[in-house]
This record gives sequence, structure tokens and C-alpha cells, in this order.
Amino acid sequence: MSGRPREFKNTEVIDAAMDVFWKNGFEASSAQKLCEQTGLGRGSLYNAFGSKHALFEASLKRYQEIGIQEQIKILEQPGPIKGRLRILMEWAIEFDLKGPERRGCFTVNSAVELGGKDPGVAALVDHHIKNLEQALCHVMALGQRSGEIKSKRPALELARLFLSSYYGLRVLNKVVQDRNLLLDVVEGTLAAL
Amino acid sequence: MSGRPREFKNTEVIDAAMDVFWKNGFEASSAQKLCEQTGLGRGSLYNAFGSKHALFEASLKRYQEIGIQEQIKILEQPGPIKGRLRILMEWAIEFDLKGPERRGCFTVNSAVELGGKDPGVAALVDHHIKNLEQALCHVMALGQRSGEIKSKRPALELARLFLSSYYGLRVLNKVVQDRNLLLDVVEGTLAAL
DNA sequence: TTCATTTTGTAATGATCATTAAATAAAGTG
DNA sequence: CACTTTATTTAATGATCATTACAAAATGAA
Repeated sequence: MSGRPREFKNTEVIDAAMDVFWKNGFEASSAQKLCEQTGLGRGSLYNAFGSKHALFEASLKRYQEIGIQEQIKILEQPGPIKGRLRILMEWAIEFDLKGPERRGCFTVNSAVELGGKDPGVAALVDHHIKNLEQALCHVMALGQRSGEIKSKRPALELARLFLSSYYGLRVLNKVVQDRNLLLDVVEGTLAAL
Repeated sequence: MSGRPREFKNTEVIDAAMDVFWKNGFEASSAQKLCEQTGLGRGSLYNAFGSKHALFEASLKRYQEIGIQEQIKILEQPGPIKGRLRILMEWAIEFDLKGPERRGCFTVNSAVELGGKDPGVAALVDHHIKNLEQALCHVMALGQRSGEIKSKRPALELARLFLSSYYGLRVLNKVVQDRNLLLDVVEGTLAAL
């Protein structure tokens, strides 16, 4: 039944692979680098995951699971609604600018690199976006009821405005030198709600 | 003095190369593909441009030159300010979704793929963003003076809000199936101004 | 025509690419 | 113990990578 036991935990390998894909993107991540970072030999890696692409999808999935948890935690913490949304955007700025190379958001990176030609990745990102949209829509509705958020526009539209501005911010984080630009995006977005 | 004459026009080669980089990204664009699409042999390509990276930067530069022209033309055409901003966003949606694979915006693609690790590309994108920001700020100020745009917030902040939402839209264009989401981004952004 | 100069086409460079094959090792089961 | 099963290690696969070397070709100048 059960032959030689695995010498690694699946999640740990995926975490290490995630780091590689996140930093380099899919194309620029070689099997070599993946093996080095995960500590597995080629054989083990391919035996466990099948292909570079499958490992990439597993990595992206895991990143999104962790990410949506963090984001929802921020969105549902106590305190003023706009304060939560501000924390979310400021957290994204710190997160994306952390480290010498700006890795940005792995979801955005994947959407832009592969979303246009890889249906599997596109579906993964689309699904994740829907989750975030839903969480945002929920807090927008909450804010509208309490009067913290303008009620002139539907909550869903406000959620989608925030969503696009939020992802745009994460693109800007990759290249913009002027931090005031990023902070103005935060101020402008919150003032619009 | 002047040896054998070149058999191609620089700009035509760059246009062809731009198509390859745009569709595939930097890493996934091979010298092979570049030669096929430009019609040049390897020798000629490298003699003329030096490296794949240099050709990439030339392509991105050219894309941005064309792009900023189109964008400014839209922003400075006659008619209501918000109408122009709407046209800009709707044009981006059509532009990015055109064709079977969604190539998106070459500037965004480059920012996300290379912006975090390639200072040359990051500077190119940063500069282009500043140009667009300036053009946006100009029309925002115009709209504020005419009463078409709210004056509660500084024009620069509104420009930056639009900028981030605009780039976010171009990320979403890559993966989102639900066109209503994209249209809500347009409505929401315009309503915020 | 001869020379210097530049471009072009082709072939080759060595490196690296993702993936697989085969031998070895470690476990449970009988 | 022998046997099946699964994992690991290592070496090898053929393809493709960006780049260069070099000889042939095309120009203007002398």
C-alpha cells in the first residue's frame, strides 16, 4: 500500500515555490531555482506536482487563500469603515514596497503575466477577485447604513471602484518613486466613498 | 564612410518587436520570434539594437509615445470633461479586450513584469505615468473651474485617483469575465469626480 | 578598381530550459 | 524474509535560450 514516506510537507514546498514565482514570475522561474528553494530534487518535485505549471497554480491558490484571509480580517475588524479601508490600502503599500525588489502582489503579477492567455490562471484570479469584491461590497453596505459611506451610489459599484483603485495602486507600487502619489491615491479613493 | 545600407526602417522593426513583447512579455519573447516577426536575421537585429533588452526598451518607449498621444487627444477633445474621461476608460476596455488573447496595456504589462527589478523599465514607466498624471490633472482643473468636477478635493488628487482606477481597470480587463464589473468601474470612477 | 565600412545571412557558441528514465532507498504487508 | 509501492537521487533527454563569429555582399570614397 504505502511505500517510502515523503520527506517534506506539501504546504512548505508550496510556500517556497510561491516565493520563487512571486519574485520572478512564471516564465523566469526555472525548475532549477524551484528545486533549490524548495530543497527537493527534480524527481521529487515532478513526482509530487506533475509540472511547473501545476506547481504555479498551487502556489497562486495558496497565496490567494492567505491573502483573502488577511484582507477580510482587516475589513471586518472593529472601528470606522473608512479607517479599515485605509488600513487595507496602506497595508498594500507597505507590503508591496517591502524588500529591495518590489515584488508587488502575486495575484496582480499573475493576472498580468498569464491572465490573457492562460484560462486556468485567469479563472483563479477571477474567482479571487469575486471574493474580494463580495467582502468589499459587504462593508460598503454596512457603511452606507451607518452613514459613514455615501448612499448616492449602490454598494456594489462603490466596491468595484475601490477594487479597481486598489489594484491600480498595486501596479503603481511597482514603479512609482513619489510616495505622495501613492498616498494621494489612498486619500482620493477614501474621499470618493 | 557609409557601408552597406540598411534594408529596413528602424520604426517598422520596433513596431513589429513591440507586438511580440506586448503579446508575450519580455521573458517569453525569444530572439527567434523577434526575428520572424521583424523579418530580420539575428545578425541584423543584434547589429542594429545590441540586445533583446535594448530592443524591449525601444519598443516600450515607442508604445508610450503613441499611447500618450492617443490619450491626450481623447482628453483634450471638445465636449464635457466627464464625457472625455468616460471615453478614455471605455476605449481602454475595448482596446484591452480586442483579439482572442487579452494583451492588455503594454505599459502595465511591463511595469508588473519588470518594474520591480529593472530600474530602466521602472524609470520609463514612471515617466510615462507622470505624463498621464499631468494631462489628467489639467483636465480635472478645467472641470473644476467649469463646475463639471467637484472642487472639494485638489485636482492633483482627483487625477491620481483616476489614474489608479484606470490602471486597475486595465488589470481587471485581463481576467474578468463579467463585463458589468468593468462598466461599474467606469461609472463609479466618474461619479467620484 | 581597390579600399574601408557597414549590413546581412548563416552557423556555431555554451548555457539553460522543462521534463523524463532508471537505479536506489525506504517504508508497509505477507 | 520477500514483495509491492512510493519517494529520492542522479544522469540524461532534446529543445530552446541569448548572443557572437565570420564570411559574403553592398555601398561610397579614393
